[in-house]
Amino acid sequence: MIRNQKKHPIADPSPQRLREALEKGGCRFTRQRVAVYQYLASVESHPTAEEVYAAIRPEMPRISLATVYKALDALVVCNLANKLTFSDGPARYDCHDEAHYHLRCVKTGKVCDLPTPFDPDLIDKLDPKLVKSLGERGFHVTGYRLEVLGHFEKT
Amino acid sequence: MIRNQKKHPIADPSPQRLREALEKGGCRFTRQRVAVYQYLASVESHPTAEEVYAAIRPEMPRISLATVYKALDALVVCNLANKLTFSDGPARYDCHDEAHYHLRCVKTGKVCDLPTPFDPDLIDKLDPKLVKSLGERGFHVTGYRLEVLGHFEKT
DNA sequence: ATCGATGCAAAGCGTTTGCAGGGGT
DNA sequence: ACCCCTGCAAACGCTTTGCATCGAT
Repeated sequence: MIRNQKKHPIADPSPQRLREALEKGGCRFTRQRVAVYQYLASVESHPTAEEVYAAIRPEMPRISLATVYKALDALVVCNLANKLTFSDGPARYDCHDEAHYHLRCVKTGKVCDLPTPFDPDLIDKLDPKLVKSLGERGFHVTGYRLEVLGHFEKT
Repeated sequence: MIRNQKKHPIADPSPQRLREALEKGGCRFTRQRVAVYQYLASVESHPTAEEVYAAIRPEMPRISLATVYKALDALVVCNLANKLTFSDGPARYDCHDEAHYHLRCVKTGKVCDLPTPFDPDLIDKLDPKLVKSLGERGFHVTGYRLEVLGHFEKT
C-alpha cells in the first residue's frame, strides 16, 4: 500500500493557507510566491515556468524567471504543487488537490488531466510484492505517475 | 486496446538486419549507425548519448557526439530503439523489445527499470472506455508510461 | 539582526543546427 | 551524380547558479 500519495490539500488560493504551508515547509512567505501560487491555482492548464512568468509579469514587472523557477520549486517542496516531468520539453506544474492521470500529446507536449479515477493502489495491483521488496532495499515508495501518450489524428 | 505499443522486432545486432530496417525507414546504412546500434544491443543498461559516444570513440575516434545523436534518432525513427526521456538528466536509449516500468528517485532523479512485467492493456483495465472516447475526440492513443516514485530512506 | 529570497546576468547541460566536405546508393 | 550523412563548432532551450541587495522573521 502506497502511503502519502501526493495530495494537495490546499488548492485554496488564499494567502493565509499558502503562508501556513510554506512555513511548515521551512519556506518564507513572499509576494512572488503568492503570485505564482495564485496563478497556478487559477488555471486549468498545467503551465510551464515560462507561461507562469509571462502571466505574472503584467502585475509584477520586476519578477525574474529565475524567481519563478525558485517559487515553483518551493511550492513543490511544500507539497503545494506537482512538477510534471517525464516528457520532452519544459516541466509543467499544477496545484490541484486530487491526484490524477495525465494525457500528453507527443507532438505538442501539451498535457491535460484525464477523468479516469485515480487508483492509489495501482502499483500493488500490478505487482503486489514490489513496494515491499523495494522497501527492503531501502527505497520508500511515495507514489506513482502515469501518462497516456498519443496525438491528434490530423498533423 | 492500445496498438503499436512500442515493440522492437529487431534486437538482433547483425548489420544485415540493421540495413534492412534502416532502408525501410528511409535511412542510409553507415558505419556510424552500425557502431551505435551494436553498442546499444550489447548492453543491459539504458545508456545516454554521451555514454554511447564514450563507448564508441575508442574504435571510431573521429565520430562526433552530434552524429551519435543523429544515429540514435535514426534508430528511433526506424523503430529499432526507444528513447526514454526523464525530466532530470539526459535521454536514455534502449533497443530491447520489452517495454517496462521505471523507478525514479525524487531526490536524485536517478531512474532504473522495474522487474514488474509490462501490461500493454493497463489503460483499458483502468478505464475501459477511455481509449475509445479519446479516439472519438480525435486523439489517438499510442501508449503509456508509468513511473514509480520515491526515495531512499536516508538522504 | 539574521538569513533566506530576489533580480540580474552568466553559466550550465543536453541537444540541435548550419555548413562544408565525405560517403552511400 | 545525387543527396544524405558526417564532423565540427556554434547556437539553442530550459534550468540553475553566483552574487549583491532586499526583505521576512
